[in-house]
Parts: sequence; structure tokens; C-alpha cells
Amino acid sequence: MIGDWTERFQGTARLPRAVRDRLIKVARVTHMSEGTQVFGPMNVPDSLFFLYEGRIRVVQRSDMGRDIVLYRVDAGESCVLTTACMLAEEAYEAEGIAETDITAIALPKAAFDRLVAEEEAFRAFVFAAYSRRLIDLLRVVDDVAFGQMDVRLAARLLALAGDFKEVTATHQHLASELGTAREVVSRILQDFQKRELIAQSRGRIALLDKPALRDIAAAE
Amino acid sequence: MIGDWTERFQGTARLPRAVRDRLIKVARVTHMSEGTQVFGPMNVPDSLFFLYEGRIRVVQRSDMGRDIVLYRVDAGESCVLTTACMLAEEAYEAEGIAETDITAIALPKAAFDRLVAEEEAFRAFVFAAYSRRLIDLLRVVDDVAFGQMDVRLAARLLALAGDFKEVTATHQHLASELGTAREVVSRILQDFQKRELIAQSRGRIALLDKPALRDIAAAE
DNA sequence: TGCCTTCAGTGACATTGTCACTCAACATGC
DNA sequence: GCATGTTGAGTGACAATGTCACTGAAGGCA
Repeated sequence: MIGDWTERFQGTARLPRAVRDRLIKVARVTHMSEGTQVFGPMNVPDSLFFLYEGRIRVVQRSDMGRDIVLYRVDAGESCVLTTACMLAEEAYEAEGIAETDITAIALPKAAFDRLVAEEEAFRAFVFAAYSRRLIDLLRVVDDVAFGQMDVRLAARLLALAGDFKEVTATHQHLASELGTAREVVSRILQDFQKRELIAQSRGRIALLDKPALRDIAAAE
Repeated sequence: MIGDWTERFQGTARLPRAVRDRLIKVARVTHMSEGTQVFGPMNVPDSLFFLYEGRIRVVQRSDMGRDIVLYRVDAGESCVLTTACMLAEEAYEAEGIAETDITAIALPKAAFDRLVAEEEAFRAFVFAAYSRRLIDLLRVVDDVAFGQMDVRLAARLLALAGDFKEVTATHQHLASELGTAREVVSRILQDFQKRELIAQSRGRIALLDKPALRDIAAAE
């Protein structure tokens, strides 16, 4: 059942069967439950993680209470920040939190090294993963440095909602997504509510007018 | 004279002579003068750059006039953002600008691939470079999202001054370093001046009290 | 029903960003 | 020297965002 995990991997670099088979041999499958800290400053892994099932949220945490979500690792992707940390052996402050129950595949460093050396497809996959995260972070920098908060909030609501019409999140959660304060989120949501773009109840936000929200989010 | 370039490379992964010799064979040496755009959205390189001499400033540019410096590439380092871009083939908005005259070594993609496959030291070097930049970007996100402007400005002044007592930069330049507006920099520098931490003249800032500035910068 | 915890709303204020200017410092040509 | 143009810096008013100290509402539970 784990045998087909590589088929889930996205991006330009799908791994062929031969690579997949080699991976399976050396990998250890691990499970973690929702809310677990997968990695963090105090919790540096000695293996490289590939996510088979579930989702990880990677968060930058400030000395004060504020957080900001850097990106999410979905099933089929690799979490290169752990790799980065392992290889650079530098301090960093980001932490990864299991947003659902997860199944991950841990690849010991030596095995990783050998695969990178010997399998071109694997190499391409790893580099693509790195590149993707670098570009994700560029996006975050752009948003935080130059983006307006209402724009960012509208975009985040739409992203969190997906195909649904409702988001289950407190104002505090949304603030921690965007790296701002709860009061700021409250203010902007009030405004959205007055304009009848959303309806609020405790812990839930109904998106009444997605097209209008998309307009706001597009002003980026 | 270029033969010893690998010796300059920093970090955990210095390249041994064998790797170095292979590199020299396939690399093309290029020169660019100060102010040239080394790479950018409209100017995607087809090779991987290793900087032999000089410095490159990597800047994120917003749709409005504002900029922010992401990091600098010094002699002996590699510019992985170009790599990232090449491999991911995704759009990005950052651009690299030669801050001095530079000498770079361009490695065609095929040669890069072969070296990564065959030379463990080179592989380690490349991964370390990626990791370093990821961590640099985490730092930028942290600064922009949670840092106070006076703290960031004090830190940047000290960094730009190095061992000297004076910084040659306009308020606009400093604003573009930090991703803020000129007026904000002016205000804060006024304050520093009133407190006799600096002295200003057109285009130059003398750091009168570095220890005090360091105190301010340390409040990060 | 009466507490208790968590979530959301509010007003005052500080910091930062934006806009529309003015003035000062240098460069250049006469 | 002087007139003029260009660039760098200062200023005040205002908007957006962040911080603080609250209040009150919603839901859980004994």
C-alpha cells in the first residue's frame, strides 16, 4: 500500500519505478498525529522527510506571540527545510506542524546521498522541491513587505475555503496565518461583513460573495 | 589565475582539487560591470553561476516603486536562485544586480548535472548553498514580518559600514535595502541624529556611536 | 442555572506607509 | 562668479497597521 507512494509525487519530476523500488527498500515509514511538531529548532530530524499522506504547516514563530505561515507541504511533496537544516547545520526558527494525521517516509542521510548520486530522476525531484520552496518564500516576502492586509486576508480566506463556502478558523488563527494581530483581522472582517462579502459566527466564516473576494485578492 | 577559484569557496564544503580541475574544464568565465542586471524575470540564465570576484545584490521588486534586498552573494558563493529558476521553470520576480564589477563562472546545465552526480564534494557544496539561501530568506521574513524599523535600520547601517565609521548611501538606498519608504528612513535617521548616534550629510552617514547602535540593533 | 474559558469587539494610541509638497546641496553651463 | 537643473532630504497631514487594555458574548460543563 505504500508501494505506490512515488506516484503521488507532483511536479515535473515524477519518479520512475526503478527509483521508487530503491526508495522503498531504504525508507522507514512513520506516522504522526495531528498537531505534532514534525520538526523545529529543538527537534532537528536526522532524516529527510517525504510526505505520503496528510499536510504539514511550516510556521515562522516570533519571539513575541506572533506567527506566520511560510508554506504548506502536501502529500507527495518533500520538506526541504529539514534537509536544509541538516545540511547547513545552522540555526533556524521555523517549525513544522502536522495539520492532519500524517504518514511520512523518512530517508536516512546516507541513503539520500546515494540516491541523489545515482538516480537522475531523484536528483531532479529534490532540486525541484528546493526550488519550489525558495519561490514560495519569495512570495511570502513579497506579500509581507508590500502586500495590503485586506488583500492578503481575502486571498487566504479563499485558499482555506477551497471549494467550500465556509472556513472554520478563529480570527486568531487567521492572524497567525498572515503574521499579523488578531485585532487587525477582526477589523478587516468587520468591514467585509458590512459589505456583505462574508457572514461570521463564532469560529466560522461563511464566504457569501466569492467573486467579490477574488476581486479584492486580485489587487495584488 | 582562475585555477584557484574553488579555494575561495566557503562553508562546510570546500571543493578538493580533483573536483576543481573538472570544473575548470567545463566552465566559462564571464565578466560583468557594476550595475549590470545579472539575472531577472526577463533575463533567465541558462547556466549556473558561481561568483569568483565581486558581489551581487539580490532584490525583490514590488509593482510599486519599492524594493527589498533579499541577500547578497559574495565571492566564493553560488547564486542558487538562478538554479532554482532554471530547474523549477517557474516565474519569479527577484533580480540580481552586480554591486561591483564581477567575475563569474558559468556552468552549463549538463555539466552541472554531471558534476552533481559524480562528485560528492560538489553535491555537498550545492546543497549547502541552497540551504544557506533558504535560511537567509527565513531571516528576511522574520525581519519584515516582526522586526521594528529602527532596529532593522540600525542593524543595516552597521552591516553596511563594516569596519568603517561612515556609510555612503542616500536615504532612498537605505529604504530600498529594507523594503520601506524613504520618508520612514528619514524620520528614523532624524531621531538617531538627535540622539547623536549618527551625523548626516548629503549621501553620507557617519556612525558616531556604534555601541549604542548595536544596542538598538540587538533588540531583535 | 451559574461559572469558566475562549472568541470577538472596541477605543486610544504608537508605528509605519503614502502623498504632496518645500527647501537645500551639488553639478553644469554661461 | 552666477543662473539653472537635478537630486537628496525635511515636513505635515493623513491612512493603514500594530499594540494595549479593556468589555462583553458564546459555548462548555458542573
